[in-house]
This record gives sequence, structure tokens and C-alpha cells, in this order.
Amino acid sequence: MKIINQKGEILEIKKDSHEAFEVLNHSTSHLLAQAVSILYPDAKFGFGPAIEEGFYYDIDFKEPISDADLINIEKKMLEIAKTNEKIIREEVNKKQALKIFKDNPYKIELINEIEGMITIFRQGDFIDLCAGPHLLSTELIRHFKLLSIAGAYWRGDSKNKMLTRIYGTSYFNRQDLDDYLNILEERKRNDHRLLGKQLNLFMISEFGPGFPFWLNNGMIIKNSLVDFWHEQHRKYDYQFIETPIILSRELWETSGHWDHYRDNMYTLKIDGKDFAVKPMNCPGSILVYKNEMHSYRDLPIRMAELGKVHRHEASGALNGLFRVRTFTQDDAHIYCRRDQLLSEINTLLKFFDDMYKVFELPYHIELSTRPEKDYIGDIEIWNESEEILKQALISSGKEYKINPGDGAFYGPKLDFKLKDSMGRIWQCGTIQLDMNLPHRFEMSYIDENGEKVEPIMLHRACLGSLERFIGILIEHYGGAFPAWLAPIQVDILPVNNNYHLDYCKQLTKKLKNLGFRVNLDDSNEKLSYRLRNSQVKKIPLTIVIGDNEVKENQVTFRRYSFKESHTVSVDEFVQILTEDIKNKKHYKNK
RNA sequence: GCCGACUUAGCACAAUUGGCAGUGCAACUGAUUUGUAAUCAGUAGGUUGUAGGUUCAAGUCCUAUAGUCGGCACCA
Repeated sequence: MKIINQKGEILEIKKDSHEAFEVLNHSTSHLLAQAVSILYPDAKFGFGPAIEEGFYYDIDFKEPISDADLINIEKKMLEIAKTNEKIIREEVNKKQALKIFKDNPYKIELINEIEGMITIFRQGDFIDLCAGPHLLSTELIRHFKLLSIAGAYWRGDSKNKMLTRIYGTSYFNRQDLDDYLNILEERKRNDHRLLGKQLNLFMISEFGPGFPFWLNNGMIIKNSLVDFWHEQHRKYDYQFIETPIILSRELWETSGHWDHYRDNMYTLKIDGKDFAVKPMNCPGSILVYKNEMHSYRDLPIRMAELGKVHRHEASGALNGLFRVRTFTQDDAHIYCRRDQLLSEINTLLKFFDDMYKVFELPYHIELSTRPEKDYIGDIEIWNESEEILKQALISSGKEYKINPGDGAFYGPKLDFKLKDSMGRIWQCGTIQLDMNLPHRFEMSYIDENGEKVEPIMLHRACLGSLERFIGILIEHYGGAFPAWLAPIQVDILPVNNNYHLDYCKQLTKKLKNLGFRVNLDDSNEKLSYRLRNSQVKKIPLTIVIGDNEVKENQVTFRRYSFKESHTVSVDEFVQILTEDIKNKKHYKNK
């Protein structure tokens, strides 16, 4: 297919490339604007770019529009598209441009920032200020859908006026569009807020917006995750600590949080003194470090804490378990010597890999380096640290990319971006080198010469927030948890309550005594009904007991989402279950 | 916080221009005793988010407020 690029050249590109998708979507956003300009002559246009999964256009409407209006706009778009309007690129000077867009303050603002010639695109009577690239005509634009309306600040600045943003998506054929719409449906079905309700995992009360309540089923998942977390940390020689939720103002002033983040901290007065609920665990960890003198021989010290933190997030930011006002960080702080840094980073990369593998979450790493201006610390240490992070990445053989200048002001960092089963990316893990706090808190260890030396401090979280991570897992697994996490691992169904119930009761007792989470369904319903229930509740293993099983001391079981059943002895079943839990196996019938 | 929408039984949703608040699932009772995704019948369940207003009459219209959702801004 042919496109006009930003230089005005006509190029041939592959229709199945992401570039082609972007050009199509960008041109569809112009088509949207054209339709809107006909239906709403007063509307003024802002930006209308292509984005990862489609496009949007920011529009200043005189009167607010509603979802129902999208249907009309869509109709108009299709009508225009079918005329196969030519998309024409032109260059004009600033004066001409200002004349063309004289009624649009947004475009005028942009024009005044451009040096030299200005590119415009014309289709029919509609003209837009735009660099391109675009399709040559509206001919290829047929399979699109307007998805939603939202508010968005002009130029992404909350001091500016809020415009109306229309989101949409556009594909080259009907099938691809339908596939994408199906993925959107699947994401909706697997929404952790919905599944959390259906499976009784957690709740959020209007009496505590952003403060989730964990229900029994959710606690089983959380505790299983926490057990695994402890196991991993023991393996990697971590100490475990717990630091207070409330600490005094002076501490937060020393750490710098009081000045930087006070608006997002919950503060309180106790006996006339200011305190704050902790938004981070680091200062607490540092106090523990400073509780005693340290020799260079003691390092590295790896201190882990599942710290419950509170942050006053804006009301509009709250979102299920993904964005909450209190959450548990799987936090750890590593204090080490300069010469230990590389091996510590290497070990962390291994540690993170171990964790993510268990959940079948592929990931890539991003290295964020020193900011241009606002940074503290020695430039030599920055360079050395960045070099060490890079070396560790290279030796790990992991895929990574560099975000130049995107580091924290106090040090470079590695971010771990996980991809879930529905193709979405989540940042969970982070490793941050800190050249700020050790200094502010006057931390030290005694080196081999008896001198006081400042330790290197690493902050790291692997899962990020347990709440958020469980939210991600709920959606990633679609609520069908592997047995090691599942609230109920085994559902036992007697075929006939008169003849098989006693055997089932004994079996239930036996499995429970072995530590398995078992449910006995003795309701007077048809087997097919109970079986359906078991599947709807997404229980990993369902056992059916009838005459044959009782006679032979066997069980017949099937795994979640699989149709076929297996008949084995009770002991064999226990073995299978034990193995599946130990291996953290996830049943998924593709 | 900002823009827009939404809030009806435990859950998912109905209720025409303002005119008797309903359906399905779940729960409970009874019958049924079931071999791999929904057996039948019955019972109960509500200050329609909250507070106020308009009206003979409000789930429906108006005002305020809380919460939720889609985004934006924010995210140490």
C-alpha cells in the first residue's frame, strides 16, 4: 500500500506492519475530525494522533456530546470514506496557515511554535494542520469503530482547558477489527474487579474508597503468595523486618518526603507532635541498619519487608486493586560495598527471573539513566553505576532497552515490564540505586582500615504492590488460579448422596488432613449442575465419586477447563495433587 | 483534582410520555437421588446510594452530596 510520508514522498509499505496500522489510524482520526466538522461546525480541534491500539482526537465542542452521538459520527465517517476522498498534502507559510486556522486557537498556538514551512493535509473541505504520514485517500478506511469519550487537558497540562477526547480504532479488514473488539470483550470479562466480586476475593466499601478489604478467598491467594515470597527470600539470604506504620515528622523531613510528597501523605498529630503514616518503607529500613555498627565484613545486608504503605491518591486515580490508597510493597533494601554491586545486581536479576517464571509472565527490562539536569551525587559514581547495571544486563542475556535521562534524581534504575496473557504490559519490578538517602541519614560501615564509609543502597521491589500484583494475576489467569494459589483446590462431587456421601466425607477429611483446600458438594442437585458450578467457580480439580470409585477405593478427577477425566487410586491422586502444587502448575486447555 | 457517564434485591439487569417496583441467577422450603456445564414447584428478599426540592403523584424531573466507571492530570 502507498502512503505520503512527512517529507511528502510517496512510499510503499507493508499493509501488515505496525507502521501501516499507525498511518491508517492517523488518517482515520482525520476522517473523524472531518465528520465532526460537518456535524458540529462550532467544534475546534486539538491533537488527533495514532496510538498503540488505535487513535484519538481531542475536540473542543460547544455543547458536550454523549456516547449516543458517536453512532451518528461513525455513520458520517463511513459516508465520507465511501466517496474515496483524496488526501492531499500541501505546504504553506506561517501567514497562510494562520489565515486558514484563524478560528482555531489551538492550531494557532501550534502554528506559532513552528519554524519555516507548515504542512497541512486536505480532504474535501476539511483541512488539518499535520505533519503526516497519511494514506493517499479514504479508500482504505472502512473497518473502524469509535470506542469511548473522555476528557483530556489541552497539551496534557492540567492548567489548561479540558477538551473532549474521542477514542477509536481502525483496521484494514473486518476480521482484524472483530478480533480486536473480542479482545476488548475478553479484557472486560477478566476484569479483576468483576472476578473479585464473583469469586469473593476482595471488596471495596464506600466507607473506604481506595482501601481494599481482603475476603477469605483473597486472603488464601495473598497468603500463598506471601509464603512463596518468604521462601524465595530465605533462599537468597534476606533478613526480614517489619517497621512501624506511623513515624514522626522529623524522620520524613530527613528523608525528604515531607517536603516533596506531603500532599499525598496522611499526617496526624499525636500529643501535639506531627506524625505521618508511611508512604514508603525505606526510612524505617535505614533506622534498622543504623541500629547497630556495621563492619565491611557484614555486607551485603539484604533487608526485606512486606511493608504496608498509605498514599493519598487523587480520587479520580483509584482503580480496583490497580491503584489504591493502601498497599503492601514487597520491598527490600540492600546495603553493600561498591565492589559488591555487580554481583548483587546479577543476583537480583536471577531472583526476579525466578519469581516471574512461576507466573508465566514474560518481561523485558528498561534501564533508566541519569537525568540531564536535576540529579544529585557524583557524576563518576553515576557513570560507574550505569555501567555496572549495563554489564549485569548483558551478562544476564536478558532483553532490555535504555531510557536515557529517565532515572530518578537520586540514581539510575532498572524497571521490569511484564506482559500478561491478554497482551498488556505492567511495570512491576524495579531496582533503584540510591545515592541520596545514605548521605541524608549519615549511614556508614567500618572498612578494613577502620575508616567510616558510606554504603551503597539499593531499593528493590519485585512484585511491586501485592494488591496490584494479585489484580494482575486475577486478569492474567482469568480467575482460574493454579492450585497452589486457588482458594479451593479440589471440589468433591458424590454421584448419589445416599450411597457415596460417606466415602466422600472420608476422602474430604483425608485430603484436608494432608493440608489441601477441599470442598464437598453434597447439595441435592444433578451431577451436571454441580459439575457446572465447580467449573464456574474455576476450581482446579473436580472429583466425581460413584459406585466404581467407592468399590475400588479410587477417585475420578478432571482438571479445570479440560473435558477428559482420569480414574486413579486415592494415593495416586494425592501424589498428583502434591506435584501440581509443588510445581505451581497452571491448568490451561488451549 | 478535572471532563463525561452511571448508582434499582446478595449479583446481573427491566420498569413507555412522571401513574400499583419486576425478571433471571443466588438464598431458603419441599419434591426429586441424579455418572461429567443449569430437575421441578413454592417462599422470602426493596426507604430505588444519601439529603433536600418540584408535583395530586418521583426509580423517572431539579439541586446538593457520596461512591463507581471511561479517560486526563498525578503515580516517590
